[in-house]
Amino acid sequence: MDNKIVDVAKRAGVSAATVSRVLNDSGLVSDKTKQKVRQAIEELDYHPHAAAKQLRSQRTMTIGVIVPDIIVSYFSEIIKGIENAAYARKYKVIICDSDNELEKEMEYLGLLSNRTVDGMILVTPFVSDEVIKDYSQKGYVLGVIGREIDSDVILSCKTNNVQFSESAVCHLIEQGHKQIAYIGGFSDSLENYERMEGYLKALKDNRIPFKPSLIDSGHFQESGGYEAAIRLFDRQEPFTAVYTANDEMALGVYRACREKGLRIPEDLAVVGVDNNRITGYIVPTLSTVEQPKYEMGVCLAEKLIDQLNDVNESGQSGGSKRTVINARLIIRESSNYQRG
Amino acid sequence: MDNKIVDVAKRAGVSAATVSRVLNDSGLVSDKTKQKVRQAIEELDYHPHAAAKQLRSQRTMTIGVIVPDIIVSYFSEIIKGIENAAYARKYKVIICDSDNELEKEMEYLGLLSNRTVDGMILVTPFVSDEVIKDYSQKGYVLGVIGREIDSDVILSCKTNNVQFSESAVCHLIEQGHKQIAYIGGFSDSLENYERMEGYLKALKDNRIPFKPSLIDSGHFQESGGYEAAIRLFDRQEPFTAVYTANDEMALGVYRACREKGLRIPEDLAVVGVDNNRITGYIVPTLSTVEQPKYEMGVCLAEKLIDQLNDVNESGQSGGSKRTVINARLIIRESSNYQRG
DNA sequence: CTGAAAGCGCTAACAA
DNA sequence: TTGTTAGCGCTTTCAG
Repeated sequence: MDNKIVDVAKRAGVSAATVSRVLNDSGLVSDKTKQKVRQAIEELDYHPHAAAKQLRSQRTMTIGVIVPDIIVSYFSEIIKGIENAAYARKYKVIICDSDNELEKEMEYLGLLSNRTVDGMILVTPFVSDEVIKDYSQKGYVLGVIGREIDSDVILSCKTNNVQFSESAVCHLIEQGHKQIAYIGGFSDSLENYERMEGYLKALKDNRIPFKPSLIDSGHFQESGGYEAAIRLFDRQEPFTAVYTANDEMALGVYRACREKGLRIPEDLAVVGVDNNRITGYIVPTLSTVEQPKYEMGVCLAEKLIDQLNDVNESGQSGGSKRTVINARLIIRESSNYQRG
Repeated sequence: MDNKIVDVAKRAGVSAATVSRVLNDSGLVSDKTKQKVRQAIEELDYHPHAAAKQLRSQRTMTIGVIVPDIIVSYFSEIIKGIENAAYARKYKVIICDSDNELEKEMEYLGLLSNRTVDGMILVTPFVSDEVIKDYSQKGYVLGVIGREIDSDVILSCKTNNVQFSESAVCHLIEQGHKQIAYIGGFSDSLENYERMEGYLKALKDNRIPFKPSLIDSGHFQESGGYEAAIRLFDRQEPFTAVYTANDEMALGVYRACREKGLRIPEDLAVVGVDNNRITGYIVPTLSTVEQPKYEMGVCLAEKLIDQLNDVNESGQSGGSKRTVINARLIIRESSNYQRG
């Protein structure tokens, strides 16, 4: 198993260069020698040494993906999309679970600097836009999912947060709700910002006064959603519905309701975002916004790999850098209760 | 950013070898030169080229993990454990989602042959014991989770399937059930075999006759569990409880019950295995067996990396190759209904 | 169509 | 304590 290319060459009675040509389908090789080489490879059970190839060719055929928590299905579905798209193009994927820590994200970004990966996909991490732009300016190929960077080279894929949030909240209003709370994620994230904007728009369109005391945030996590709900309950301001910026936080709201003895949707209607796998199984099923997670992963991985290849060939890559996909509202039991 | 070790060497006024020594804390270097070198590295923003290092040292500091489907939380939690343990030891993890296809698993195994990874962890894949043993005999370092291989070098980590299955079924019997169905996974998998063994033991202990028509299988997937449940319902043999070899299939049973208008647990009690995240959220909450998924991932990753290092040093590695962790039954609503 | 030779960037003997 | 030298295994000009 420890054969090198020269061993194959000897056995086939050719030079290493020729074996390499056969291996990579590069250059002209006669069918006859091709045959001989292939047979030798077979007989010796030869496998090209990845590191040597990488060192010589200066590419690793590997991309990295940084996510805050691989267990959350929003992220694992994105990863699956990336992985499948990469596999189809012979690329490997290194997963980087940052455990919601900025420090780990920064460290994983280092995989670009030491050329462990050819490119990196960031999924809503803590790393700032500036850091991402810095890496991009150093020549590294980057893509982000769920955010957008002010740059001509950084790839991005996101959904129409403002619009779907507006329609989610409008849906609640149509159900008769007038006091609607909003539980957001990280206050400086684009997703949070845009989802809140949609929430505000819906209120405005329907001439419903905005009440700051109905706004809270829960850093996109279950526990955060739970805590935010408890805080909201403790305030004087009554509300009959809540729009949470993702499903994880909605799960936290469910837990808070269970504790407080509130029924969903009779006492409180809930709408989340992501259509995480759990939301179709819980009772009541959660109204949510279907984010095409798998597709976003595929989309960005394909663009990233295209860019990796374009850069090596023509120096310019075609296709738009930014993709916005439309997400659609899924109405389920948690918000389906007409009130007077 | 494209500095090499010699650039650092020049700037620091030393040789490349010295820089290498500083970088790897190997060999003796005076504090003074260390300082100079560190400064030069800093100033040049130098990062060692991973591929060159790998080629020279013949190790990649990377391990691979093959799973059938990263979206299923059983697997993503294992991966998280692996990833965290690897991160702590400066190892990277390449994820290999086989999409439940043997062919993909085989292809991913090739990452060992071409030295893309130093070792590989297989989580209940389709690859046969023989193939795994073959790779092991070629000198590759391997570990498996959820199965056990007849080998002195292959690492493994699993839970006490027979015992916990026995207690799960005994629990159902204590609840008054006498006709208990079993929905297994792949019939040739160790997990399936042992869980069925536990099921049989529980029946035997309680002098409950075994009925083959109450046995079915659903390849560990939701859809399979659903189909198995439908087949069981269609048979003449009545049953009031079902033990499914994992939670995914239990979810399928839930779906089948919903369709058939059967109530859980009143009409049918259900117990699953894995304690997947969903099981605590669905209604009724699912009784299941807590598998220490994260811990299994950590355990195997640590042993694998230890072995990787031992092999390079002493040629022999300590510690036992096989780990069996005790899993415990979690009784929830789906089986909590005393019958007369 | 094929071979020889150079070198990707690093580390590890061996000298000094 | 430090430098010199020789590769790790592959690809890719450049000749032939």
